[in-house]
Amino acid sequence: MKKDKNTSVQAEPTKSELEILQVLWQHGPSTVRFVNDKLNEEKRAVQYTSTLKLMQIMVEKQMLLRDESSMKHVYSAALEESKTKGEMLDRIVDNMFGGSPSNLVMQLLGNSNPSKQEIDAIKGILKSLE
Amino acid sequence: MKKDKNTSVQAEPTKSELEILQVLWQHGPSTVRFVNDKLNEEKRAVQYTSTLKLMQIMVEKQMLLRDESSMKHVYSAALEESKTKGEMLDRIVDNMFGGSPSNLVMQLLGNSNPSKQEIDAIKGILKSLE
DNA sequence: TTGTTCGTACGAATTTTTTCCTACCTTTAT
DNA sequence: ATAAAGGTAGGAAAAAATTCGTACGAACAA
Repeated sequence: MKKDKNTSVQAEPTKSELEILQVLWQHGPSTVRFVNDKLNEEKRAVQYTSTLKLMQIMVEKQMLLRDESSMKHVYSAALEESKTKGEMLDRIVDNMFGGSPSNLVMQLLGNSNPSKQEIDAIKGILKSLE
Repeated sequence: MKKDKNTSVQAEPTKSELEILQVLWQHGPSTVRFVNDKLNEEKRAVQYTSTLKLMQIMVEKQMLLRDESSMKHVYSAALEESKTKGEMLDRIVDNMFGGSPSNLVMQLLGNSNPSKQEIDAIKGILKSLE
């Protein structure tokens, strides 16, 4: 039996899909050409049609929206950056840190030793939560 | 041209590999039977030989160590939990949060609203870093 | 007009990850 | 002794993710 791919449920973006999302979040709605150039500049060599194909698939998955009104289709991320990243972090917390965000933070701060600025920035975040 | 798989470089664990690592970190050196049972209890249905195969592959990748002295081989994680998770978090910070740990923390705390206890725990971590 | 460039669509190949069947050996219970 | 249960090894299939070739239409420059 075939698996029902989708019906509007947000699947975890794959690594490559995430790269594309990052470009769109950072630069806003873009053409395939633009995204592909950015990937090649910032990430790795990849053919235009590969990027095109993946972005088309992402439209099918409703991960991206596509404006077809002009010949050069314009793509944009269907979900906002913070929502997607928040969900990804939640999964990570659940899967790797026993559901406890502070465990993640402990690992994060214990491992890489963060600069004074980083520490102060985090303190600021905490203050704003009180 | 074939890609050179490995030569001792630690590759990113896949999702399934991570599940196995978690069991080994949590329970210490274990047999395939034990790991497979835990996966079925805590995660999802999976055949014994599937788990076996994956753990064998992980030995090849040097992700796991195997004690073959008794018939029931005993497997253990080759890297400690904190090291592996630290590396994974570093990658996440680089790929998704522009290299800034505090950006991750901001996303983490802004999104899920953490309990007072969580917040205090994190404050404690920060204090210990001063 | 004509050819070069740039776009999309589509099929398919490739690579990576995951799953499991089959064979066969050892241990254990009857 | 023999069957049943439980172990490893290995090949292969299946599924998921990634890559790209080819076809073909539209835009544009010569």
